[in-house]
Amino acid sequence: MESKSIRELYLKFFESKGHKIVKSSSLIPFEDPTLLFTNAGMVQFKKFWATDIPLPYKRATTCQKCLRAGGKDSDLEKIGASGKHHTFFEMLGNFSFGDYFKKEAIEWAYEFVVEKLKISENKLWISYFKDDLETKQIWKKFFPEEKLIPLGEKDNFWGPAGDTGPCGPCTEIYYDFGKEKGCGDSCKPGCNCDRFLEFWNLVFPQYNKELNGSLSPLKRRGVDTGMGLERISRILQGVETNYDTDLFLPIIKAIEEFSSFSYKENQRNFRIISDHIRGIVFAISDGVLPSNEGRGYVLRRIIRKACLSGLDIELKEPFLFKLSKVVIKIMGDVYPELIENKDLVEKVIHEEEEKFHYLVTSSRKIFFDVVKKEENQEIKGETLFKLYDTYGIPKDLIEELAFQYNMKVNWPEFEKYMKKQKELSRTKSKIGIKKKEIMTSDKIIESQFVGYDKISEKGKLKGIYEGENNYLFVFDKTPFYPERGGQIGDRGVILKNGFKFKVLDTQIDEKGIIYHIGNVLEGEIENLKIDEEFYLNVDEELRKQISINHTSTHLLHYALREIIGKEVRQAGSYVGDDKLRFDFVCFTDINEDTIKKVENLVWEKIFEKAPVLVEEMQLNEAIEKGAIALFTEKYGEKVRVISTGNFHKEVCGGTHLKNTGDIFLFHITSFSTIGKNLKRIEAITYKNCLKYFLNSMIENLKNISNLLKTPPEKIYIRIERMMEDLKEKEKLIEKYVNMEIENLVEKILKAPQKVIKEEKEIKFFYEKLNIKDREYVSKIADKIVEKEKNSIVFLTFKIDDKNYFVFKISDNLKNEISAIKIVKNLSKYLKGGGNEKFVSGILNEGIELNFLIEKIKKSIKNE
RNA sequence: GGGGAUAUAGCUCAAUGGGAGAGCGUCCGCCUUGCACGCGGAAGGUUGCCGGUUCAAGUCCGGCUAUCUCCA
Repeated sequence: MESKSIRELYLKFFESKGHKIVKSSSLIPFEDPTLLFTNAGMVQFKKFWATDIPLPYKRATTCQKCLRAGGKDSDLEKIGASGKHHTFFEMLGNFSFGDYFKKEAIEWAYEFVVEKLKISENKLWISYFKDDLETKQIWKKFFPEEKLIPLGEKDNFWGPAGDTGPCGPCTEIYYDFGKEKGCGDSCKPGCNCDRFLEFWNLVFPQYNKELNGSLSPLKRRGVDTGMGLERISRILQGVETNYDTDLFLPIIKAIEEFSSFSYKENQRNFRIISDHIRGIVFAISDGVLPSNEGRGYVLRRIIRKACLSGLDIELKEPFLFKLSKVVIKIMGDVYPELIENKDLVEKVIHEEEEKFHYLVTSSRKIFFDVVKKEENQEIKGETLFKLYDTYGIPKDLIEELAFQYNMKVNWPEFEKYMKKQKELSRTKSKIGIKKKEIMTSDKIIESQFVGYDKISEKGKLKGIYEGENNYLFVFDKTPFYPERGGQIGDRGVILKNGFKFKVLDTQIDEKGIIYHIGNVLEGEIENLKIDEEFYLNVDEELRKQISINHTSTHLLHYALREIIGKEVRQAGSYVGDDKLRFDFVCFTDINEDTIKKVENLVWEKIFEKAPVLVEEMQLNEAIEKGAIALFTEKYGEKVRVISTGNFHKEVCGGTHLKNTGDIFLFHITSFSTIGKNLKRIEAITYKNCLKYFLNSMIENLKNISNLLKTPPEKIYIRIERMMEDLKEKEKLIEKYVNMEIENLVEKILKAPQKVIKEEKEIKFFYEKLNIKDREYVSKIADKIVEKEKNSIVFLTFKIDDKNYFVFKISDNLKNEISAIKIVKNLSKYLKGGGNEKFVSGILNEGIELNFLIEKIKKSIKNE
């Protein structure tokens, strides 16, 4: 059976059992800071179990794209050796939110596997959580007891997907490949050998794991199952490993075309590459770009690992970007985002591959620099760690380079450093909003945001938490916009008679709970009660300026796409009350002229006074109507579409103006490149723009104009001339200074003091100079010893109240007399440093100069 | 989110706390019928930004920004 048919059969089966078919959500979890990537089918449904929000459906079924490559649950290291793990995979799942439970879930699973997929029940084994006898009882209807294996927490207690969220006992369905694949007679499900393959995990979320690690009962217990499409395809297609299924074979065949090796000869590398390229293509299509932090960094690592495997099978040129086409061919019809982004995907991979090859070539130099200090032909663990951790040289490469230089490597010691690093990272990193509960309502409900049309509303208190030097308030509904989609959180006040709370920031968590963060101005928290009503007032001016900036951001996005091209892709943004920032991916060069054009187009659209329309619709409907939808995740739910005039449509949850004319003023203040193919524009609008021009620009200009006694339009040319003039004068000054130096040198040369050292006559020059520049004094000393062999110069000069000196001996004396030694010996009187020929420093306070000179002369004689 | 590293001329990089350099590139001149090479010379620097220690900071310390990298 083709994998495509399995996907369809599964979704249709559960649709017939009353489930709604929901589209896979993006690999980037929506508003969930606890997760780097979507790593299980249940991620998009997390809050359906954890809160009491109204449900759009009680049963759902999905085929979810998942990535397990960073953070908890990373499978990145397992790839290759086993034929059953992947970084990227598709998870078929059926879900119940407070609806059916264990009985139906198990019965339907049995029905689907045995009746629909026609897998013989002789081949099936079951595991269950050892304390969950209810589950065991249900399975006994279908299987004899000896086929039901109790397992512990590690295997049969699932979750949560991040650090917090739903979790509970689970039961797994295994396929038995026969005794001959096993490791012995006692081999059972749960064993690591190749006999039993777990392909379907039925989880029964019953608990919610809190930030502090405790388990609380779930509001809505339910069902969360996951069947790996790759594994079930392998079983149904009767092949050795997941990699021999129709999901991977075309990729492996393509690699064989590029490489001189065959899959049979080199399974591990072929598996790694074919696995990783899927993850890479999907991640980029979902908007992840290689970078040096967070998700982007995980993506970069996957690409690097694939490249490294490529090197092992002698693929020394970029090749991954070509493989992306194969992946898109296999999966494009199911995931249209792959086809939409195919050019971007290819470009990004290609550039990243080239970067990797550069790293490999530069590694040799770094390796040699670092390793040359090693002793006994062995590289210490500490050095290995440095090579790996700081310079990012892959372990395989270190190994190979060490071999070439005939050096041993101490990997066990390296692992110690690695372990230390991991512990440090884990213990020090904190995720999510840090808070301590003070009072909460029994029911946790997603806070309802009602602030699109109004900025004041009454809300019932649902919780108070204590944060770091602030408090967090939660209400059933609020006009305060929480930070998301780049738009900052609202500020304002919360009132009740005798109580006043200043809101400094508003945040939302993955459950949809909105936190009003700030300080109490009047009243006591102890006197407040859950479900009391409060007046919630957003700062009007703030909201207006933010809305202006948000609508301006859309205009900017539009203008960039018009002027530069449709390949411009938003990468991130900041929408505050002070300014707006727009980061975007762009492969063409942009100059000042382009920016000017973009700004002009934005102006035009402001003057056009185009209406801004907000509509709610299904995402697919929005996309059909041509809306840009980049950071939206919930395919099943309604989205807000912001239409600006008739020229731009964008899916966006932020707050906006009613008309572009209200922006009034817009100005791009900076344009910069922040990474490869990544540009950033910052702009100001309305009030800030006015302030910027009137206060800073015009005011400055006026001041400069007055100062230069030049009209503003001629300032530029005036300054240009002044700079030329200045340069000329600097040269002139230098000339005169040199002349003056010559004069001083001549004068000083006329008054040598003689010092006899070992029958040799040395000329000693001393002068107190009225110069306030060490450079010039040094130059004078230079000239003197240049002109007079066998000479020593001691010059003093005064800056502020301190006496400085320069001490210099002529070149031919440097073997007999050391300037630095003499000064060090006289450290009672002066302090400084330098070398054999030249010393500079400061005289100690209250030193009689004539006395010092005699001391120096004496030192020269005796040295 | 946490750790390590780097930031010096247009580019690639030097400079034990002691007077900012090299190679390549650019410009000018010489050589040559012309080009390349060669020779001679010149221009080019806020040593990422801010603060501190010091007689003295590219160098040491702290903060910020950016880039690289490892770990979550």
